Amino acid sequence: MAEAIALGLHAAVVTLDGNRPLVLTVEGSDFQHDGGRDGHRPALPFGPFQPEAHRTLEAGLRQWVETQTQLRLGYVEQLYTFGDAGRLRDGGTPERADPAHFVSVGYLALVRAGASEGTQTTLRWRNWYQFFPWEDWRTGEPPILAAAVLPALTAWALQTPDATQNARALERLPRFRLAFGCDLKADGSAQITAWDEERVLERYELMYEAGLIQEAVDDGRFVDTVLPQPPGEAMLYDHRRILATAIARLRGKLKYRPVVFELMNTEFTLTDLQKTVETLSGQRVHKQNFRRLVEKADLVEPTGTSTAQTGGRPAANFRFRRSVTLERPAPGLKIAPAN
Amino acid sequence: MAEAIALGLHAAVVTLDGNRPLVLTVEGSDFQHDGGRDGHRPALPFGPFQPEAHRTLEAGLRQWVETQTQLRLGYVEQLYTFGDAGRLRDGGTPERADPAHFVSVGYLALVRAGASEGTQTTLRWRNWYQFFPWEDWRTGEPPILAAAVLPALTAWALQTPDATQNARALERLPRFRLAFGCDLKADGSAQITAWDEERVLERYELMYEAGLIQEAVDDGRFVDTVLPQPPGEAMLYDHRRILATAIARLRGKLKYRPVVFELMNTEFTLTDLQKTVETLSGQRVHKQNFRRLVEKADLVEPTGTSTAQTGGRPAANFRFRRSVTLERPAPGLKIAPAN
DNA sequence: TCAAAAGTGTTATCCTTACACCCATGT
DNA sequence: ACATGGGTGTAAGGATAACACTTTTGA
Repeated sequence: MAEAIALGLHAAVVTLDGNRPLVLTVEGSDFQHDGGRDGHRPALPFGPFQPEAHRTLEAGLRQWVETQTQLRLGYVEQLYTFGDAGRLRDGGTPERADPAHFVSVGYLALVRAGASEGTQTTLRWRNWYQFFPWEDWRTGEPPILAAAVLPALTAWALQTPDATQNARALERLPRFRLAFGCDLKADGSAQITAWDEERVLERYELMYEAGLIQEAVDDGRFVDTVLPQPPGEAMLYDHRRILATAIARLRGKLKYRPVVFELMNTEFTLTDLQKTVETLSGQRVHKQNFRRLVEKADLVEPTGTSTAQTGGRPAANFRFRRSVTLERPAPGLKIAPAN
Repeated sequence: MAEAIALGLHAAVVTLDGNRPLVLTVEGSDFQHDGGRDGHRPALPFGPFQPEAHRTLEAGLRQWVETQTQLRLGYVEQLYTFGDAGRLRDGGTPERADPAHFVSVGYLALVRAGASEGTQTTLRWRNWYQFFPWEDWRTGEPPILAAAVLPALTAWALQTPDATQNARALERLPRFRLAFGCDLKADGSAQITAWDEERVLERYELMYEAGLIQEAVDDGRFVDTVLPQPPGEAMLYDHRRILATAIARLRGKLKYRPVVFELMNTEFTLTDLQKTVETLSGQRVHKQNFRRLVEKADLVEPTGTSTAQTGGRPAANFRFRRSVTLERPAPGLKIAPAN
């Protein structure tokens, strides 16, 4: 009834180490058989779906990742199914099997900190902001935006696309303004006034279309283009897009589901919790109001103990109140941006 | 590298006719070759993904649906990828090809009212509440809940699952309470106090697990069970689950993206708009506040004309301000429940 | 005693909700 | 005149955001 297709299951496995959001990557693995220009790029762990062996897609994903990484996955969530793996579409290398036969299902998986001790040499925990340096606003606007990203995108958005292109091309400017929350000043420069930390995927796709992303060049969409300083490290195939989807989903979900606790230890201080939220969302949050929100939402309860590590007064320890999941619909953490 | 899999593309094509939310179904189509017990059940239009012919998954879906139905799809959104099509897992009929090789990607598609003139006899627009009678609260709590659904689910939730079942079974009661927003009274009866119209999928899956859903019986999970009055009409395979996902997604999205307008004519009154939101969300909304929200959000602008159809004062016509999509992040319609 | 981080209290502001009321038309 | 649905004003309550302030430790 239908044509044969290979279905790949890909996971963005996320954990935390202090202030660093980590994603598990596989490097130099044997499926990178093209060796050449983009050999040994970091990739997400993945494996094919095997209907004979796997009862469900999620079961297949868990099995692959757990055997490949020796990790026990906790929270797992399906993200999106991609049928148009970028590089394989337009200028794919002919020596590979017909590329369009590959469809990939992306997943987000969360594992608790401490699991981050990699044993195998091909596995590596990477700070995800190395792939998306423009997404970390914890110390203010990342300089790469004003220095490289915004000027290039402004030029691209103001270009008149030729008639052969599709309708989307006509909406370049508004899409750019929305994804990056910026206004164009009189002198033609862009200024960010309303950054929305959730639009990770829109930003990545815009930069991809504009040819700022190394993967887009590899995909043959910008022949003879050489990027002097492509923003962010490239990943294999479309894995960076899957990671962008994962970050976007996680940042969104923080606000209405208690997912952060999947990443916390059983005991933590409110500052730990706040730091975790800040690390994931890439934004500072307002301390006092954050505490109030958490406590009012009854998401946590004090354990009675306290920790005296950092310079000042010891902080009370808390634990997640598992039961809230059962009490109220959709508890989460609203994020109140600081100043 | 991987096993061959057939990927089906399924669409819940949604439109509106007055107060009826409609979904496009195919009945008596030739792929229902098993004839027997569930022959000629309504199905969602679908077709296999053909990597040779389709550039992307979404392009494949559009092509299938548009050739099958002569409809021009507007808004299209991917919902979820299912690898464990229920009936095919546990007690699937052996005469069919190995079932687990089928994976289906579900989509939500919106088409404007008026397109609803079906030409082919196998196509039929169906009120989606016939498949989910418990989801329509516009005239108060649907009687089927208290009469059939809640008692059965309460009994199921209070059952002690035997040790062979998995961990999820232990959470029956809290899952039930959360999905249906109900409390258990002293006499053991359930009372709904906090219905969340978005939890369409959770409710369906719970009812499926509890054996209230015809499809679950067909799937061989409840052998020798005969449902006297299964709530809601059954669909083919797992299509009702895909439809549940579509309704849930649409209800959620209403609140933060201007998707309703994909279903409206170019000119409409605010009451039209409100009726549409009510029809989709299955809830009455507060008139005055709805108007205020819509106007304050600058989602619409008056056309200057007015309509004098209904009994009272003529209503001003509005049109959607396309440009909001470009101005502000995530405009949508917050729904304020009435009384 | 001072720095540093934890933790509390209070107020201004905005948004939501609810209620009351007026307006324009057909019968 | 009055029924019907369209449309506006406004006040009460709650949530949020911003600010000032106190507490407890280590150096």
